[in-house]
Amino acid sequence: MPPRQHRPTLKDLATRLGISETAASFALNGRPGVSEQTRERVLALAEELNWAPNHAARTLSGITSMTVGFVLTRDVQEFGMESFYLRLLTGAQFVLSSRGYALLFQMTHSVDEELAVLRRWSKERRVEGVIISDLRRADPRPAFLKELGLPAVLAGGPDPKRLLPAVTVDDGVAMRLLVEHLQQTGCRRLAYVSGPAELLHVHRRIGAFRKAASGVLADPGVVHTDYSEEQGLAATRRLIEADDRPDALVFDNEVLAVAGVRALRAAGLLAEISVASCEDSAICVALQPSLTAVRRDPTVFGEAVARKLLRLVDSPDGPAARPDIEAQQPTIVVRESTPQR
Amino acid sequence: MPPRQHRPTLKDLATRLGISETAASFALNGRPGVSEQTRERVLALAEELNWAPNHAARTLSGITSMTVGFVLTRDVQEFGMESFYLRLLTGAQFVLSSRGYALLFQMTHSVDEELAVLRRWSKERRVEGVIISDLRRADPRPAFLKELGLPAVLAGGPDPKRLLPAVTVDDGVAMRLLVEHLQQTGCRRLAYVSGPAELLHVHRRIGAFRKAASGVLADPGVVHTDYSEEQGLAATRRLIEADDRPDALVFDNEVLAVAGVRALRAAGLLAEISVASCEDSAICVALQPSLTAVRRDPTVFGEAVARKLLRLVDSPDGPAARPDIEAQQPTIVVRESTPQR
DNA sequence: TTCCTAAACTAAAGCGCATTAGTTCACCTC
DNA sequence: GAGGTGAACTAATGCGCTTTAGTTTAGGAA
Repeated sequence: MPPRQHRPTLKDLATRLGISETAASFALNGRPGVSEQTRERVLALAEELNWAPNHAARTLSGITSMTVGFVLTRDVQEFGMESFYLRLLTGAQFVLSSRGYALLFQMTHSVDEELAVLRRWSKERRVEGVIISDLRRADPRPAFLKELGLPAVLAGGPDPKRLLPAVTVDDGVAMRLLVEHLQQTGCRRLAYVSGPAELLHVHRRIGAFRKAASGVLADPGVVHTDYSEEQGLAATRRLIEADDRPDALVFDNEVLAVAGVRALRAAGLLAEISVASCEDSAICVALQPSLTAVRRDPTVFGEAVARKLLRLVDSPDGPAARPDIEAQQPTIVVRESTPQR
Repeated sequence: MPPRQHRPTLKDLATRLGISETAASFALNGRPGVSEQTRERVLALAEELNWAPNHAARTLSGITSMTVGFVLTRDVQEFGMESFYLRLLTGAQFVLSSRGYALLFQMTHSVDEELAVLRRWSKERRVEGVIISDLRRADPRPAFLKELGLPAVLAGGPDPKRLLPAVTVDDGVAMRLLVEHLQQTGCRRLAYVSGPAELLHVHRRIGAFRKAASGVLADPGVVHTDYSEEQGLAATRRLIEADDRPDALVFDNEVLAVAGVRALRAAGLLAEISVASCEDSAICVALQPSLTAVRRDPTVFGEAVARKLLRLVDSPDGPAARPDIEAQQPTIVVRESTPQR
């Protein structure tokens, strides 16, 4: 491996052209104060020498670091099953890079670790803002970020205390669509297999689900899981072994839904119980039977999050700080798993 | 949002303690030249003021930026279907952060864009090294990176010209296992539904597959796709409509395999033709029938890649530069899709 | 006492850029 | 021809840290 090249500096450019660094800097940054002729000479030489401003130097001089961060606290094990985060990341990523921003990405094992990462990034002045997700009960992150004064957007809000701006999903609509569809296909006793109770969006979805069902159907049973396959299986078994067995199961994401389908098949009840997933993905299509699912494009969601964060970074007290954005109206994709009964 | 706090600087620490910046710096960096007593006072105050070194300043003074990059060129559309990359990223991520390294992540639409990103990162001195993947025919990246003198590791090599160190997968073993298993279950005419021909690993796998089959079975037919579901469907249809219809189909990844299963089911041939995937994932388990697959944990793979890159960054000419590493021996997981015939 | 040495500490320069506060100089006005 | 003006350019400083090359001081040896 050859030694890392000596990269030309602004001084090199200036010296070779016989001008001051200032002039070169002005030329390169499109500021007035240099003649057109000089500007062109500088730009030409910069091109020739393959010059680019040293990122650290630029940042140190008070220019923005053009970097935002994304920390994700997940259990390593389950990770990679859900496609949600990769797609979120993809969407955010493309918006950011189209605006010249880089993305610093880190996963952690716990919220405490995540706090440490956020603190470090802020202290080191490494990022202009951050994306966070998966708000929990009594989550310390919003207050912490507010205290740090670090611009942040919550992917999948809202923040109950309104400390952080968020890009939200309208769970009300999603759940109404789902419940309506199940009702119309003849289901009467719903049950919901959900995620960990400490996640706020889990809470919200359950609330929305109950509300959508209320008045029309019996109050649905709700079971919590840690989003793992095992607990998905176990939860499903418990539900279908109960006395008043439900005739439709709604799963909080596709991983749980897949586990649920397995449990139903094993119990020979797949034909009798409808199944739906609150997250759509390739697996929902591939499965036999294919799964009815709520669809909201996580990529589009990620794009909205990134855009909001950039607006916030540009003007921390601007309008972006205030209202939460709703990324998109969720729709429902009806497939084989919820036949007319 | 409160204004971003004024972060204390080294100077602040030094002034408040009545010592020089140098002394403070020595104390904080564990260097000799300060008394134990002074060191402790500095550390205590740093803690109290919540001080951390400004990252840009540190980098500018020649310290490593403690950052590596990962650029990924993928078609946005297909992305998110395969879980491979997210898992790779996860593995790499955890190794990096455990060593204090941050990961700069960017996706691009084309190799040219990717080259531009790599060049920029190198010129700006933003990263100490990079991870690249998906080597293509006549891929310009290895030579380019070598010329830049930027440490790089190829995830999924080897690099045919040996310009870059790589973490490789033993496709020979994988394909031998697969072919052997198919043969033992009674299959005689294999076919392979593969990815784009310009990807080197696609090429290598096909070669390994052919070699594994040679002498034992008829030369397998090979069809290329762009990894999309549509082409997976089309390719499968073409294969099963041919005169000498294969009795086993091997798919290069799970997305193709899923499409293939759909095509087979539609043609009513699912019971007669065995199916296997060269990539394992949750979907292979969930599918009906569940899919026999080659397994190699992408997370472990990512860990190996990160470790190799860090060794390379630490000593660019050290032993890490030379031999390619084999991440792990692939195994085969036999499931329902390849029954005894 | 003098001289030497190591420990503890400091002054100052440098990293590569941006920016403020000038300085020159040609050109224009009255 | 004095005074004014704006364009083109430069010197010098700062960003926050690391590091080199000292300087000071206490303590020990001779």
